Amino acid sequence: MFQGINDLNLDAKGRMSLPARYRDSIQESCAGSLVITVDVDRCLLIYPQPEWNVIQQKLMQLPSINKQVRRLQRLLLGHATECDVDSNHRILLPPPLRKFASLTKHAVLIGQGNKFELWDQETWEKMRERWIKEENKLSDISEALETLSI
Amino acid sequence: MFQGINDLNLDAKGRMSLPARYRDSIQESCAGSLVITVDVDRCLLIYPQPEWNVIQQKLMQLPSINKQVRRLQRLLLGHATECDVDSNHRILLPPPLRKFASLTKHAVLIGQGNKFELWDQETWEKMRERWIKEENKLSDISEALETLSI
DNA sequence: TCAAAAAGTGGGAAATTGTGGGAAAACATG
DNA sequence: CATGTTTTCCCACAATTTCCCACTTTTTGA
Repeated sequence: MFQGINDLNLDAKGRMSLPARYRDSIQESCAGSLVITVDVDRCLLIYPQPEWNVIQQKLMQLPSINKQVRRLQRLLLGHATECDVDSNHRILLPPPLRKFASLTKHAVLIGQGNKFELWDQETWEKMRERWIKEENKLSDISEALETLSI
Repeated sequence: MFQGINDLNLDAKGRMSLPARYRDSIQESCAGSLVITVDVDRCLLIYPQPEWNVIQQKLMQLPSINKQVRRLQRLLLGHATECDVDSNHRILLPPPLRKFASLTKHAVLIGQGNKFELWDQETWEKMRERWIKEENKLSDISEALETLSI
């Protein structure tokens, strides 16, 4: 179960050092084998391989003649790239994924339960502001949240 | 099981070098014998021969009196071309297929489970932008995706 | 407060991969 | 059948990637 927010830097080769506090749990859950893909909000999703396999199975069982399904398969499956943690606890982010999420140097890694999200820092801060504003404007709550108590 | 995105270049002869990470699995699944055909979204589909045979069977069993079926058969069966991987891990893309997908130099290869999709880079990026926008606008989700959690 | 350990960072060399092009073979044409 | 053109196959070089070492900075604990 991953949670928490981490500011971090990519180096000139596009490598990202994994925060120390997740290392043991990543090692345990996937022996350093991660799968990175994209999200429609323009961040990257980082799954331990076994977690990703579940999602992959679900995606591939869907009928690919359906346009919306096809789109999702192209985005998620189409970008999913296996990345192994190296001997210095780093992962190399593939150039096409880095480009997609506008990742250059300053980044934010967010624990999200079974996965991480990786954002370009500037993008993250803008989006967070926007969500907060919108949340405060909304008068009615979506059905899915009606019974939530936090 | 193919997944992931790869930026690549076609050379002046229309050859495409297969990304190293797929080589073993291609060798294993079809001994370098691939079948390329077209997709209605103006990209090419690349199947390992045995995978293609399954699709071909399915297509041929459909009732060809149906117009939509007939159209699909003409597109898929009609363009299907066998291409072998050469000693340098490249495949030569037949000129008519290259032309169909507007492939010149910069291309994108996308793993899609049992097959690959090959896109002209510019086309791919435009389409991806469009899909993301639509994905963010959609308020209602198709039934097939309702229970999907990623 | 200081020393030791851990974490973060940079970079170089070897190995792998990508690319261009030329020679031989196959094909087409007059 | 001879000649010119296209296609195939293979070699060699260029570029990239991977792997690993070493240094700097930060954290930990006595």
